[in-house]
Amino acid sequence: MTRESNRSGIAPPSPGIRDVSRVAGVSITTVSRVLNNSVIPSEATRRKVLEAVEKVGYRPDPLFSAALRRHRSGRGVEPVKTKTIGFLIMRGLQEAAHRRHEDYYSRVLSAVWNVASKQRYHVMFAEVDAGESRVPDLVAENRVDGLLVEAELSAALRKVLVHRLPTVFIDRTYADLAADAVVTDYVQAVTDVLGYLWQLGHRQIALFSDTVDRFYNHESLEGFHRFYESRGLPLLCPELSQPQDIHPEINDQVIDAYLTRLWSTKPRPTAVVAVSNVYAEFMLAHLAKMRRVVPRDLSVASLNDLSVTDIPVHPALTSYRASMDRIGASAAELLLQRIRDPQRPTFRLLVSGRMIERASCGPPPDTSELDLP
Amino acid sequence: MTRESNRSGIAPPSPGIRDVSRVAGVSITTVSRVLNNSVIPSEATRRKVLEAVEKVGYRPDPLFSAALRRHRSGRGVEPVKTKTIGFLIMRGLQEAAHRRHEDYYSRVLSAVWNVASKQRYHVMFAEVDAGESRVPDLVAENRVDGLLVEAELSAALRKVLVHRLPTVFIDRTYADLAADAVVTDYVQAVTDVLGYLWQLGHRQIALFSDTVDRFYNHESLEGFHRFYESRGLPLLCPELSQPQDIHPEINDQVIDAYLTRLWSTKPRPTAVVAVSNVYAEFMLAHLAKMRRVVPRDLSVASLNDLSVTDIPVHPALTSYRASMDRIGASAAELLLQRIRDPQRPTFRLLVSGRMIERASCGPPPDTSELDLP
DNA sequence: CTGAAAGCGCTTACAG
DNA sequence: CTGAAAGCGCTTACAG
Repeated sequence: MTRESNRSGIAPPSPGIRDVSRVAGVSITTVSRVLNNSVIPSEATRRKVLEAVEKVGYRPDPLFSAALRRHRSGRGVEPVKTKTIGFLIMRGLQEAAHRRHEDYYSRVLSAVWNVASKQRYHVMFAEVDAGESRVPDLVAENRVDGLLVEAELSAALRKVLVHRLPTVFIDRTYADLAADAVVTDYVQAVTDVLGYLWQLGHRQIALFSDTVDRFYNHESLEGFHRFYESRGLPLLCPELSQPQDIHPEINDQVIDAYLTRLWSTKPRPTAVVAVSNVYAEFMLAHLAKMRRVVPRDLSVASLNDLSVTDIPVHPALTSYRASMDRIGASAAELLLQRIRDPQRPTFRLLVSGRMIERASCGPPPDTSELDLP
Repeated sequence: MTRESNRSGIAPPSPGIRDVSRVAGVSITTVSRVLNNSVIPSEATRRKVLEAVEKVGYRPDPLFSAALRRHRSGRGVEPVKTKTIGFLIMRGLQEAAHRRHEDYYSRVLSAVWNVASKQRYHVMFAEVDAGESRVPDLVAENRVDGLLVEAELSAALRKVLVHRLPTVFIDRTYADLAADAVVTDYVQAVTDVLGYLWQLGHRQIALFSDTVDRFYNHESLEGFHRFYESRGLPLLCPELSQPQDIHPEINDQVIDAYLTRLWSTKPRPTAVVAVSNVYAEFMLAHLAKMRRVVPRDLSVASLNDLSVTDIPVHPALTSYRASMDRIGASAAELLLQRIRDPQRPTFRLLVSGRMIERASCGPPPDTSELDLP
């Protein structure tokens, strides 16, 4: 049926646009146009072509099309795509996950695949190092139409990527970059976790956030304040809920000082909520050193269940976990939308999840010690 | 520097083979040849070209090359590739992993990426349904040079894929198919698990395998017999270590009958090793119903830690787990080798792992009951 | 060993 | 609205 009809039986040549044009009785130009909607063809022609496509089982060779359009597309005409999106994951994040036998990153990827494949997109997978500044191969080689980024790239690279390709960031947003993002809903997270602690009897609760200009700090603080306001209560220990000046190198000292301060506050908080698991885990380690028993002496919770430290955690941390399936699916949707319409305004999509009750929270230590309002 | 030199500042056209040829002072034909090794060029030319490539920062457009070569490659000349491999994972397997928060499949993928990216290969990810018989899009569209298959495809599809593309199967081999495979070393697995049980004091150990013509049955049986032979002992309860006629629909009855038989055997086995976690988990469920306590009354172990059932497992199963990193890395190596040399003989690579000691094994119940040789 | 030329499958000015 | 023709970047017979 196609060209020379295969005598060998090996690698049957797939039908080309030429086969379609022959069967449809139109020029290959017309076939191409029907398939790409560049010029609107007559309804009759369109039908003829589509029928022929069906009949010969034609699938355009996306590699050729993509390569061609990339170089020749004039303004106005939307360039054809590789029909592939890239999923960039940070090596550190993922190795940490593996160390802990965590599956979240494969869940995100799986959700991405489900959405992408339904729209006949392919998914390319790549790992990048934290702080990466080189353009990843799949971008340099124009292999993808868009990018899902679950990695902390260098500021320069971020800018290059966003400029060059539709890009959706997962679990991170950047004030200086107009790009889509899918992030955990930290307002929801802090609200749920505080509600849980409240119900256990806690009234004096501190929020441990940091001074980095990241959405999770702002949002959890906002949720924190809202929570207390909605209950008509003043913040009981506002200085302990101020963002802390902390970076990886000084985690130890800052947490140490913080807990010492906490313990000398009167009335002292009976629970601490840390914006990230990393901080919460450092706290558990320090509390163990201080011979404090969690949750008997202090309840500890975290707003982000994604752990990246090597610290052995005991007791298991009660925390909030965004739905990985929804994060992956939403990110993919957002990206495919943007590929279709690069002009649409950027979105930031908040995904909520659920609290995971583990062992690090319990009733407050001693009700008599508390200044109940 | 390239063509019209970009006035717009947007989307700087990347240098082409033409730029390289101009800088090197050779024809584009020669550049192409140096880059693809199709005809061996003179050392001087080669150097000139390579320098020019470096200088202009040329990267061949892999989409074009791949598409071209696919259709024109004559015999003898190795066709250029998309420089992409596909990773096919079975949806069921992966959903089961997610249900259990298992990370093994992301580990395999990660290892695949590490190997592939070092050789500048891309990785495409796709999920397929169990028993899938449609050619996956990434193959139909010629997006990949080779395939890693961690999925149970229909026999027909398997054949098509192996015929069409270099393919490496992960954790499965097929007698009727000359294809590379990376599988768990079941001889090693059974040897390690038996050694562990032996050391706990068990002498009467039964192996639960099935009659399906799969390598894991043959190998674990072989390892099992070797183990007893090497200790100069006869098999003590050979009928219980015969492959069992079992399929998913009758799991319940067969396991039930098996355990009843086991319990009436004299001297009765004090430990059972199941070739798969599925069987072992069914056993735990049945033993619970029979009011038998594991491991007090019977020790249970499994040779494959990858679980796909929904059965709540108690106590946690002691089992053998192949190294996912090594499986992924080896599979990728094997695939890239085969892409380079499609003629090389097929390999079956056995990957060992380690025993994971959990709670389902303990000392044998009552030493006086045992007929120690 | 090297180059000029044809051509891969497809898209897109250009001219009806 | 449609087609003949040029051309995308590259590879590969073909002819030196």
